[in-house]
Amino acid sequence: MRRTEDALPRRPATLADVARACGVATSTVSRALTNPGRVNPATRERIEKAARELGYVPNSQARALTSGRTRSVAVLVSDITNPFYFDIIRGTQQQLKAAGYTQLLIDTEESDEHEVEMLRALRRSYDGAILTATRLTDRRLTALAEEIPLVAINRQTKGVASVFIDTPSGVDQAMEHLVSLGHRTIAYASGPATSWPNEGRWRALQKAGQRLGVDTRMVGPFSPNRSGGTAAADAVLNSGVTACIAFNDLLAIGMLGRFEQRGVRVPHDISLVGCDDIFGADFCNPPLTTLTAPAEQAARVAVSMLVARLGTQLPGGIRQAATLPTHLTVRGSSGPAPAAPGGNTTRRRSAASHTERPS
Amino acid sequence: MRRTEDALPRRPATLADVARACGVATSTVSRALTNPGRVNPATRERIEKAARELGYVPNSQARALTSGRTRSVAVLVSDITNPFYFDIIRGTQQQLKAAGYTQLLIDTEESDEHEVEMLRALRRSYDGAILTATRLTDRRLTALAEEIPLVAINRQTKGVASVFIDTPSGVDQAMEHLVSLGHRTIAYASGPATSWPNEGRWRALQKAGQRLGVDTRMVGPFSPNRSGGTAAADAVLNSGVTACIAFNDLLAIGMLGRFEQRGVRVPHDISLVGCDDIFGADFCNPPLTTLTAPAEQAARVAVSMLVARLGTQLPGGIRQAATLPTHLTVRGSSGPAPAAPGGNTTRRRSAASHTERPS
DNA sequence: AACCTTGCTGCAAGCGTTTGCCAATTTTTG
DNA sequence: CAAAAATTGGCAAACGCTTGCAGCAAGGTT
Repeated sequence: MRRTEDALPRRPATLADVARACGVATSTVSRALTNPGRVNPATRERIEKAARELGYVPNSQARALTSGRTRSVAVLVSDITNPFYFDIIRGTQQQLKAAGYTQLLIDTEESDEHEVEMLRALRRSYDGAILTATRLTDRRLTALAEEIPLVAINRQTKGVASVFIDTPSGVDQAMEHLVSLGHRTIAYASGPATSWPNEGRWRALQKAGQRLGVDTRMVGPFSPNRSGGTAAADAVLNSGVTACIAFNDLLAIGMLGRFEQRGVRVPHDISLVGCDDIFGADFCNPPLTTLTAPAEQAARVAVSMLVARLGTQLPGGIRQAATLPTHLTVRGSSGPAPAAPGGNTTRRRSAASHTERPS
Repeated sequence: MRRTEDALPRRPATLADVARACGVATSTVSRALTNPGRVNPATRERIEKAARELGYVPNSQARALTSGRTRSVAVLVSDITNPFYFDIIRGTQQQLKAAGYTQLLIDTEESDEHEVEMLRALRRSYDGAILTATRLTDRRLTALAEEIPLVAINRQTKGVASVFIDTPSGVDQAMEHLVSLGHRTIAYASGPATSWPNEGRWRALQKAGQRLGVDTRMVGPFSPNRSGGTAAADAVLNSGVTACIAFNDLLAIGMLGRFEQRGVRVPHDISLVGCDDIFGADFCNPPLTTLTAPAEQAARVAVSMLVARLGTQLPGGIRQAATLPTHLTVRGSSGPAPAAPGGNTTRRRSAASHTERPS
């Protein structure tokens, strides 16, 4: 049995070939292969055998032409470069594959124009789309959702199915963590102004600050990558805070690099908390305290929602929304606030126990 | 001009719609839009205008059905999880987009069966494929290359276009580097036995060892990820070498973690060199000395080769091969060999002293 | 025994493009 | 100015599949 090693015939087998081999009509073959119930079990068996022997593979183009369904899903990311999306892509890939779909990966390069443009150009090539970090306005997004079955990740808009990673409530935890460490002025290193989650995080931070009675301020916006982090580090240092929550880990890791460069010790001189818990957050130096986002899971849920919708053929019918919790993962980049009037020496020691770094 | 915001007509415009609007035949419209030379400039202009106004978007399925060309390319990776591929994917994505192609991303999960299976199942959905880290035997790969236009990355096989990242010669540099630091016994932490580059790296390491008159040995194979690194670290420690070159950075980063866990100081007690220079290699602790591989560039080159071939319609005609150099990037994980001619008691001692961990 | 379900299969009409071929028209040439 | 050549545009046949409709046996019902 070395089927897969056999040379394929020059012209791949078609439905008609299989039909001819069995002495039935192409329509029967079609039904036998896709609509099991509609055909006599015996005939079906015969057809399946012939199809197998001929190495028949359905032509998805032709199938899509009539049925309108392509069994593939577009996944849009705003920047392939960002490791956050690695987890997303992994999640969508696996879940889509499990559901028998193919993934069309599209990089929108942080541009809303690109987003709709690509979505339109390939409209016939996918059945539905998953938008991660869409830059569209609510209006355009809603309009799009009426045309195209889609699920947004990290974007809640009326009428659009979504999976929301609840970082804002994680920010709450992070703030409490920092405050309990003695920090009294905390900065938020902002990501792109057009980013929807960015806004939510900043608002959550402000509110938590108010509730806990500590000073908050925003620096930025910065582009959400490591070089943005360099700028952010300088700005944060300049702002005189003792702790900072960064829009995402990539930014935070960039900041870490700059801090080291400038001789600022983390967490001794300043504490830093990231968002997302991307690849690398656990082994950078110091390991990053961060809000762990279940990105892969979010991706899977998004796919499930989309696939469910595609299956039932209800165009805009099912309007779902899922929320996934984040949790604070404390690692080495957050510690007691530098000794200040209040006096927090005791706390500093105890906190230091899980921070121990050989150096 | 708010074209993109307009609601689309219920049924997307087709060639026939455009033809009707201009009072010409669909064939003329088709030619005007795809085969510029074949049609009167005036007519063409008229057609283009109408197409624009109707928001005509060619149906790629229908187009693929007749023309056989899909303008999309399959990119196979063996494990989406591996950051090495992030650079590859980024490279292919960008270059494909520039060439007007769409990327079909496929994870083969390190299995050759999956590889051919997916390639067959989607055969009509892509024009050509880029194989990164194929697990196929030479025979099967060659056979496949006759059926399907493809370019392999990091795999040289007769009759198959390829882009080769010359890590072996980089291994040479790494060996010289280590030897110059005083290391005399050097281990290779092996990746998967079926991995082609793995073999090349090990061979290069052996040869360099011979040339430089130092002891070499292989430990492994390990699965090329961080948990594999844990096992690798233990094995390497056990082998009594003072330096190690790892199959890839992911493995190396895993080793780093284990070393820290066991209180082994890098590079004081042992030197470690990785391969690839993935995201994270520069900010792990200590930063990893590694062989920087131009992965993104390799991906771009591969795409260029493939697209060139697809363009000229010469099925298996152009057999190209490109080689890209790697270079050693020295960072913090490699240093002088521990001072200990025969035994390595110092290392053992220091290791032991650190093994006890607060829990 | 005539009639009606029910289940299975075939026929044929698309789906939206591309493309070979031919007809009509224009341009070039002798 | 006629004939040949070149240009332009249309017709219609694929491409491989899905699906509504109809035909045709069986088996079940009065």
